[in-house]
Amino acid sequence: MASDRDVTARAQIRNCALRLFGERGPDAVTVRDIAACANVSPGLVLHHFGSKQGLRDAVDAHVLSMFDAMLATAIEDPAAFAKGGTPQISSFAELFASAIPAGSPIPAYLRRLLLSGDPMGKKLIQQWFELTVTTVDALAASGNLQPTQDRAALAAFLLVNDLAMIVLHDYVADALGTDPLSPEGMRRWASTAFDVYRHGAFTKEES
Amino acid sequence: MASDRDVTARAQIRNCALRLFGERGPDAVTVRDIAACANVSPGLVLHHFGSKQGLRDAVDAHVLSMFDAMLATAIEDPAAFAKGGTPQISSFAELFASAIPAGSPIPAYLRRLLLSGDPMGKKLIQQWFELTVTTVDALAASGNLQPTQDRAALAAFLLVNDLAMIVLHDYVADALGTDPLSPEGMRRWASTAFDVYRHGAFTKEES
DNA sequence: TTTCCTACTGACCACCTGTTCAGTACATTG
DNA sequence: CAATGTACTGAACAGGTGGTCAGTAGGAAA
Repeated sequence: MASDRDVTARAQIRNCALRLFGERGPDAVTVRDIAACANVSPGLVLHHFGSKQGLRDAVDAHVLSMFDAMLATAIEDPAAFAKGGTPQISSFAELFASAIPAGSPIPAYLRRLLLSGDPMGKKLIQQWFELTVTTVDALAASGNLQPTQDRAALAAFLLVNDLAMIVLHDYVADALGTDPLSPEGMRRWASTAFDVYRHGAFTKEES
Repeated sequence: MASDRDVTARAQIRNCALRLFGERGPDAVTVRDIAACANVSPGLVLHHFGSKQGLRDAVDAHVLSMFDAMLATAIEDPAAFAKGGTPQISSFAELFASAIPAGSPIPAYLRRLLLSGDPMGKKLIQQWFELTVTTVDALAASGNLQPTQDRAALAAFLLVNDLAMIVLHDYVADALGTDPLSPEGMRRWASTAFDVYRHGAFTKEES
């Protein structure tokens, strides 16, 4: 209904809003900014979306549907998700990186969404958390998990670590000199993470 | 010069601004909001800080000095930082939790700072990253580190994981039902993290 | 053609914003 | 005492904001 190839003015307004909201935050973007970006009059923005809030809601819904589509792949085959060996997708971050094309405004928008404390962000994370718990339980059932008393905390730990890489993406890129969402950067990051998740990072020391 | 016990109108304005900026973001807070919170007239805010931007700068400087003081403890004894055994401080997050009192506006402010892409946040993270690299190197020198080719990536991974808990604090609290910055919550979180960092999370599976 | 509907424009309005400024209260200094 | 300076107020102002609205253009239906 509203694909990326949608070139109607309405879709262009929504895409511009998505990008600008992600870059500067919704409060710092005016209706006139969005209209200028989409080469339409400010009035048309309100005509199509009723209000600025209506536009925000529409952008939210659009992003949400993208994430739903992204997760649908993982959910339909939960066993392959986060499994060992040489998996295509071994973490949430990798799933994210594989689903979002380079230069996409989605990561920046997600960053703002989580920052703003928007209820939609809460729902999103809750959904992802449940998926992670399911995955951890599956790993435990197949004997591929280290003995752990607190699976919920482990799931939260794993999920939050992946989300952090996305949310703090720019800082990671600065520190490492590699974009961790690019194929090479993701290989480096996933390799490090997987090393830690399999063997740990520290050795035992005499107590 | 500007301690927490400072009850001058100037300090109250700064403290109110710190809290409100952290809660809603600087753009969503008006000078009148801050003045009302501090029980002063809007004019006084500008009288003391010149402009809203001047107030933002003052708040930034105040927060920065707090972090400097926090890190001074860790830097003066880097060996104790992130060391094994039964340490008081075994992670950046724990250092953070121990230095920031409950109900402090600092975590929320840090969250905004990091996610807003402010240059000050970049400088802060760079500083913390260097400290983490130093710590990782120290661990490697003392033989307490698993063999790793990519120490920079490991340092970034560890730092980002700790920051994630702070930045995504509210979501973690929701998922776990425990505030991960409270003493009990931190114990739970640190226990999970330390388990993973010592033994890993997943077991090897046949290739 | 006439009618209608939808996309679209641009001028306009009420409101809120950061900021200015003349003026007050009051303690300190000469 | 007068004078000086500082903390402080509240009314005002200019600019920008989201939102409204009368009106235009143009295609489809009658």
